[in-house]
Amino acid sequence: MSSNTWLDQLRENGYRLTESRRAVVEVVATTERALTPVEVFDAARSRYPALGLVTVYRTLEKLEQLGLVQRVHQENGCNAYLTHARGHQHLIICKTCGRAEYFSGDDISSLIQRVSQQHGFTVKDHWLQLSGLCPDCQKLRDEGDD
Amino acid sequence: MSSNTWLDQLRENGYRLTESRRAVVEVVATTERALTPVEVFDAARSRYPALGLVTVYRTLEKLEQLGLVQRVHQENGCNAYLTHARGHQHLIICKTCGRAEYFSGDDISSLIQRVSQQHGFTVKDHWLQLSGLCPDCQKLRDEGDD
DNA sequence: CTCCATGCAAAATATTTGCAATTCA
DNA sequence: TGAATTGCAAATATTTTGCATGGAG
Repeated sequence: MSSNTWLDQLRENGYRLTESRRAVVEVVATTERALTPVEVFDAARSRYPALGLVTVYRTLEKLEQLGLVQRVHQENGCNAYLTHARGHQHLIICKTCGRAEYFSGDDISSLIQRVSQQHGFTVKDHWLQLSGLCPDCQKLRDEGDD
Repeated sequence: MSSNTWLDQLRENGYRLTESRRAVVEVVATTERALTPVEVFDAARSRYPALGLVTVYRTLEKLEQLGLVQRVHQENGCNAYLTHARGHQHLIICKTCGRAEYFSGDDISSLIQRVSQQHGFTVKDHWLQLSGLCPDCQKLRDEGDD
């Protein structure tokens, strides 16, 4: 969907548009869950078989610098990448299928203010992530295991 | 400080108290910032030079299972371990020196409820972490760099 | 004395770097 | 054409495993 926007962003920042980059961008931009470099590699090779894993790493690095993807930290590790939300948003991730969605409008400013005062810290950033079951996985669970 | 409690916990769970484990426990239990396995290794070797890095990994694994330490996820990675707070608490970490403190009393239940309804997710866990400058590092910054 | 635990070495992973060949602009 | 980019291979970095020895209980 937003693949073209991403490609524009790359071009505008002086990067060349190669088949490798197109393949990586298409995979990450159209997947709604966080993917590890190897997962991106596997998925993108079906579109461009000559792709190398190294290029996936390098492309993800650039996309992260441009703010198009972000690293997602989970219990299993923190090496998965996901489309970055526009503006200040937070993540909710499904524990079963990994599906991720963003939400905004966090009203935790009062909490931050309280903690700042109590601990004497100057708070610069905050990071909030929810996890649970997405609608589909709830349904599967309710209907019993298949 | 709580080193002894930790050692008790280990013993009560059927683990033997060895010099290696004492050294690792003492380092992690008395450090107020998150440490990587290698950092623990280096610090603990000054107390017990025969220590091996592998044992650090294995000990941290057990401490994590017992809920005595927790992994801390930061921008640089998620392989640092910190004393686990009792009960449900959240972290605030200093961006400069890495010092970490826990805070509790998060009143984000209304937020969680709202997001649950809007996205249809059943929220099971949440993870909130603040970062900024601790009092000491603010002071240093205010007084100019030394 | 009996196992659990250790440390070494080596294996298995994960990520980064050097470099000649390729390809976009 | 010229410089950016690629993919391979190899170098690092990180974590795990196999196994003989050592030490706690």
